[in-house]
Amino acid sequence: MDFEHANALNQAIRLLSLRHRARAASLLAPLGLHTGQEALLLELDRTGPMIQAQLSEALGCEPPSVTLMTRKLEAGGHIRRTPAPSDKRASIVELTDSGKALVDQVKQLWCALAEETVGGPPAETVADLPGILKTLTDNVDTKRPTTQAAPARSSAVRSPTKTF
Amino acid sequence: MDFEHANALNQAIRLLSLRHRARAASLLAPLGLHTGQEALLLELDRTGPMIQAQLSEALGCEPPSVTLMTRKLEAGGHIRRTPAPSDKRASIVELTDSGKALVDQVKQLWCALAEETVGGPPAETVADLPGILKTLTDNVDTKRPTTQAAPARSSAVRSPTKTF
DNA sequence: CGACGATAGTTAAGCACATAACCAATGTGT
DNA sequence: ACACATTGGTTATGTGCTTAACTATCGTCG
Repeated sequence: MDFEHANALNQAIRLLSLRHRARAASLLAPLGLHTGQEALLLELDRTGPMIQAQLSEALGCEPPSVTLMTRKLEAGGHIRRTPAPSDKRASIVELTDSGKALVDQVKQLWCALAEETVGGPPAETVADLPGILKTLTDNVDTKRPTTQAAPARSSAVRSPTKTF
Repeated sequence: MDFEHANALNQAIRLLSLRHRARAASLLAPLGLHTGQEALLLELDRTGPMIQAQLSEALGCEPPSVTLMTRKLEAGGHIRRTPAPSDKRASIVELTDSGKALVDQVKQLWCALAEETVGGPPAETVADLPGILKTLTDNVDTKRPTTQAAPARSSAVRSPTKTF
């Protein structure tokens, strides 16, 4: 691949990162949330109470990051951290009522952001986008030992209808 | 759009951001560069000497960011900042010889990263990827007053051949 | 048992970003 | 000419994220 195309791609990814993050930040700000915290809340809502190590794995970021995020979300009253009875090292984290209420708002914002993101002309390949992006991510992910790189493309993304 | 799809998309973008950035960081580290600095050097190589405000615009980040980046790159000896003769506020920044040499290495890494990113199964839509990502970026970009949102998709991305 | 590697979590330091506030120079209008 | 908004740049502060170094607990194995 020549440098022109390579740069176009890398730059496109970089810019999308910046803009999508910035837009998310501006949407989340009214709720008193910062970017990244919403992922934690949503994951917690999706899977239920879990340990920080599991959160770290699910969110794809390192343990120190979840330490800081959980601390701030706890200070905000949106989550609660209680020591795990079976393992004195671990602390299980769960949504508070305030957090659950917040999640509902976040979900709406999240839908709005996604619609806004894929809005416009290309309604065709839009259904494949998560799969495509996931493939790129796996390609670039060094930690994951390349498990199921190929089948990932058509795994859980194929929705019955392309209309969404 | 239901929340499932929305979350799949947003999460995919978020993860791609993290991983692509992380991979870039690990590739750039041996050269003594941090993520984001390579974009500045490449832009400088592409367009020639320019003012920080122009850099800020080209890189899509805010002036304070370029202030810090330029300062560090200058400390590293890769760029040079000289006061602009026509405008006493502005300082024009340009590549040093060391910087030019570095750019060549960065270009190679950049190609490797792009190939690695799009490597694997989906060789079909790969040519459209920059355009697709740009469309998403524009959709989400708040600063740009929605100029040419629709035509952007098929503007400068259509390469004569899809093979790359 | 007791030693020892793996695991859960935290702290510290560093980077790229962002916004807000500020300074200095430019340019424009009356 | 002079006031004044605009623009280029910096500083201060704060966020998410990272890696490295550290503590405390858990399991396992000799």
